[in-house]
Amino acid sequence: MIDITFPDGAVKSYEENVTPLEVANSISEGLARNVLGAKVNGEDWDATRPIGANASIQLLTWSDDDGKSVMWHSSAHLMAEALESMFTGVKFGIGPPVENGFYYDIDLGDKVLSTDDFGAIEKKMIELAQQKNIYERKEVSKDEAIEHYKEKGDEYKLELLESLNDGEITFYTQGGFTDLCRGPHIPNTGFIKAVKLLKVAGAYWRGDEKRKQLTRIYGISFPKQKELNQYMDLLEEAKKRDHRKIGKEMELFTFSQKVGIGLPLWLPRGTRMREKLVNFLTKAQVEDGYEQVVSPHIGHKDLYVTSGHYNQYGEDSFQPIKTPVEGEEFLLKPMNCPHHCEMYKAKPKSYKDLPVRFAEFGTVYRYEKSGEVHGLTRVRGFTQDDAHLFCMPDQVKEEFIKVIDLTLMVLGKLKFEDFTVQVSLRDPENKEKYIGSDENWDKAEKQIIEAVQETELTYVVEIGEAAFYGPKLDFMVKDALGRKWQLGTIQVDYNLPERFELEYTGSDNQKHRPVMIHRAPFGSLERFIAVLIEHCGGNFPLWLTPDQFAILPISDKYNGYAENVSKLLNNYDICGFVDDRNEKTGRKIRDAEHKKVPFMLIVGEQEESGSTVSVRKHGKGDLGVMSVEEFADLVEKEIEDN
RNA sequence: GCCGAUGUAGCUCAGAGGUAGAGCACUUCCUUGGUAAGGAAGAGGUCACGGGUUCAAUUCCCGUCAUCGGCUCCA
Repeated sequence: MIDITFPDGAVKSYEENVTPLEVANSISEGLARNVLGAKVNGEDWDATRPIGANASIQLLTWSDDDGKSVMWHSSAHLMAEALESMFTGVKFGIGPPVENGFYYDIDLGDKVLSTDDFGAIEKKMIELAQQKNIYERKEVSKDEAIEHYKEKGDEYKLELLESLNDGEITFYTQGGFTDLCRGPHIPNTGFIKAVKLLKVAGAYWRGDEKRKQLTRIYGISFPKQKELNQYMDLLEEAKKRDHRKIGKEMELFTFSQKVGIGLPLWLPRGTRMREKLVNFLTKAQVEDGYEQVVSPHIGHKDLYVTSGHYNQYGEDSFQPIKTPVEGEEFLLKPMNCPHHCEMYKAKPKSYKDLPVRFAEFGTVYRYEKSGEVHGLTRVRGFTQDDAHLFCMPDQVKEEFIKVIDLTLMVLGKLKFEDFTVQVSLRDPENKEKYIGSDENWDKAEKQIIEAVQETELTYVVEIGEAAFYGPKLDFMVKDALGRKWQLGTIQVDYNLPERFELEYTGSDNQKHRPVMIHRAPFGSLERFIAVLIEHCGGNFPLWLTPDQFAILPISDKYNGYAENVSKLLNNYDICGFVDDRNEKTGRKIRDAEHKKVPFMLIVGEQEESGSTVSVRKHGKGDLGVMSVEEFADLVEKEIEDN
């Protein structure tokens, strides 16, 4: 007999070699039906794998993220089985579970797979699932494994085997398909009741651009058909929130092939929003001791050679433009920091001047490869809410924390509650990707970690994600479709001050080198607004929305009064428009509702004679009649409550 | 840049080897109205662009460009 300890601390005795599935069965039949896998002493474990000694156990079901992963991992195997039975000579790369489903990278030879094939593959998968084949685990020696894949001619699996040690290699077989796999897997394929293949895409083998591109098939599976239906509805909803769609509908921005890809054109309504965001942040920054500066859109190539940006990115970037007579080379500004460094040098600095905080809404241009541009989130020309803080080494932490606070304030103001904080460090294995000394890097990384720990934010550390000149603290937010985007960023940099030979005179009358903090709470206005649109589905906070009201005259007799009300409201700094179309009120309301205008002001005979407006709120309905002043108060109050 | 899909009116989309379609939006006229679509008429197209096959191509083939989904990259 062995003792099994449950997560709540309870201990029960079982026969030796009991399986998690049997353990579940001893608790309830219902639980046994739902057990997908387990963790035994924290180790991933098949539901059907025997437990040989005393152990702690955690049973995984569909309600656990880990349980879903087991399900999806097994579904990837099922898809592989289906593919192998449908296409001859398929070779397999890797097939892991992901956040929402699974994928498998496969080499189909000359066969080209398209979404048209999905139906047949799904059908085959369900057919195989209904056979309720068990996932059989088998430990194999490295030689056996190599032999197996040599025979099969699958060079991808052979390559994967190279990095595995003898004694830790397992095969899993379900039905007629065997895969090199660590596991764990669901008890049998019958647990997979609903399958949907979602997309097909090229994916480089091992993520290496220089290696062969495999076909990646993404899919998702569920233990119930109903859950799949719900998921598909969710995807539909997400599509409706897509910032590209809403941006078009609400006339915020547009793109033109003639202007060039990845170069957003901000329409009047979008520009109004941008300006409100800019004013909001500028005000907060002035309070925090920042000074606004302006630099031009091009800069001498030498500037970026000095900073290291040219060496790092010049080759893959927009190429230099030359002066016609002298042939001097200039670059479209890809970064604001070198300019700000030169501004710092405009006048000798004393320690009494520090920190110096230069802020600029600087528009920068970067060459993004054609397949990479994406709506407003990935563009070739964008405006950073950039600032550079030049401070003494012992001021770094305090300044850094102040910037974190500012960033959190910005995210809070826009109701971003679901973001992750990432400390991006240098990859010590790949030092050639970075500039500067180990000593400087160690200092900078230590300071970032200390600062973020002091704020008690929970954060993840990502090795190799640092900028080439310094480590970063990044704020990541998800878009409607679950894609993660970096918004705000704060970076500590010892290297550019060195390269630009920045100095200040200390109290000891000696020259010292300042430390730079690069930071952008929005990241870029473009990306920030994109994610914001998706975050609120176009229902912007009242202070930010481009049109706060629509005045809807009952008939054209009241257009004049409507105009007067509009002007009056403008005096209160409330903006909107008059819908003076020759349409009935119902129609005007409907259109204003669709445009997501927060307030509709209906004016007719009664309102004109009483100098009032009839207020209707978007999504809520009639709020009744009130004076223009009362309405203005209402708007102001709602903005304050934000 | 790479893999796959797509490209028809301002928008959303239908269509077929032989005269280009709908709804919405737009313009004009009628209607002057009270909380989610009033009526009529009109205008709007080199069917992304360039080649090829064909008596005939918007439709079939090739190339280019752009968009979409991924990969890679993202100072």
